[in-house]
Amino acid sequence: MERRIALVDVNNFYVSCERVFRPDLEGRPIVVLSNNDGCVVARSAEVKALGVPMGLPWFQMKDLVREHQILAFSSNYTLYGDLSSRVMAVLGQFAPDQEIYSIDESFLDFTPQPQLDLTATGQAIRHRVKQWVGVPVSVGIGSTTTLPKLANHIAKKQPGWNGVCDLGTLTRKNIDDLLARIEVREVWGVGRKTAMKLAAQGIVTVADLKTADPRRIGERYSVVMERTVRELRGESCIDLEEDAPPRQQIIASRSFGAPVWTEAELAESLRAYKGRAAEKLRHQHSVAGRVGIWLETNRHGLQDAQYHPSATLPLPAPSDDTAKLTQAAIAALRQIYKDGFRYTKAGVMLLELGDRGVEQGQLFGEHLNAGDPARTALMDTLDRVNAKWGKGTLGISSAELQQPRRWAMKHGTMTPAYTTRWSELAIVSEGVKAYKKASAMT
DNA sequence: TCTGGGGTCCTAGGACCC
DNA sequence: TCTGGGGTCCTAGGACCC
Repeated sequence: MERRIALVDVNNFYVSCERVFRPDLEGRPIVVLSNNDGCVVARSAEVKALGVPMGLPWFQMKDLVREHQILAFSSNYTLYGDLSSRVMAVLGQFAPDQEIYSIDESFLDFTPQPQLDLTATGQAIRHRVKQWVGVPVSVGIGSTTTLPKLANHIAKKQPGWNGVCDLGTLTRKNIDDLLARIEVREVWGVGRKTAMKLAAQGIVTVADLKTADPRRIGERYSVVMERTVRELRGESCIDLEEDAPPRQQIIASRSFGAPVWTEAELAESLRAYKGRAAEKLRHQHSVAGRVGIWLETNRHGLQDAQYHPSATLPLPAPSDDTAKLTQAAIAALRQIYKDGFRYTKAGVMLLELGDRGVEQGQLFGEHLNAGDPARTALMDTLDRVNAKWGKGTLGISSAELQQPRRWAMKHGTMTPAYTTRWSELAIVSEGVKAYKKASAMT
């Protein structure tokens, strides 16, 4: 039976989230910035029209900002995460099977409902998400996992589709004509490097790639690319995953707000990052067998002496205890830290993740903290407090409370946690005030 | 100076995604 | 002066073994 897969995604997701509580921003050029207000991670249509590329460093667009009165917002992941779950919940009402693919994208599987008019359903989805959550979405439909991504692209970029494109309603020739007008770079799995290699081979449009020999492509590129070509031809190779498998690794890293020189400050940042990573670990009920850390100097400033060390250490026994994980991270830092470098970023990794409760017992030495109810209760309290009062409220080590935290992240223009804190709930009459304040910040 | 072949496992790095 | 963060998968190459 022919599959019928829809891909729904939110247009300019972070920008659209900011607009939900600031309708005065509709039609104005706005961007959302990465952590540390470093570079552009989301652009409104007005900003895209100005030719601002994704990832442009914020300081490089100051002239453009002045000239076009572009408004900028620090990223507010609490808000985006909350609106994302609301969108996903609404989408889940429309189809029996759903794969949440990213913070702003979801696949819906309509294969079990072959009679359903999917163009009409797509419009119903758009209407309901806009009305219930307040953000605009686009819908693409096709017979494999790769095709709805392209259909979605068509729905967004080519006029006349009104935000919904179902390839299932088109003739083969129709589809091929559409694909001949899309650059191969738009295909899921074709990145910058592969696109360049393909271009050298004369494969420029999606239609070119579709007509290439999958086996040859597989030999020259990879098995992944071969599957992609087959999917373009309508042969289903990539399944949807309804139950997200637990993560195989957990990372927490940050660029520093200001460069850091000392081991003590690096250790302090690693403690904070490890606390966050361990929280994620406990959230998915896993334990880690190995801990890794890395340091970075400024890769962009080549006048700086460069040093990018990393180290990983095994734990005596798999654990989810912040204190034990942190201890290993600090030991790893001791191994690689060198004096005299201007460090700009650090990160921690949790590796060799396993299910809590099924790991091998240790014959000698330490047992897992899961056997220690007091320890487990402490970790649980830690997670609850931080969930309620904000990240970093409660930590394992007093070192986290040292001041000033020069390494701490910059976020100059963050909007309130409108939906997750009573104290920051939007107040209608305050809208004008907020508007003026944000305008002044550019 | 000459210097096998095949298999497995692990790691680092690349490419990609959002 | 100021350039994000968190993931996955695949491949090549080295170490090691027989």
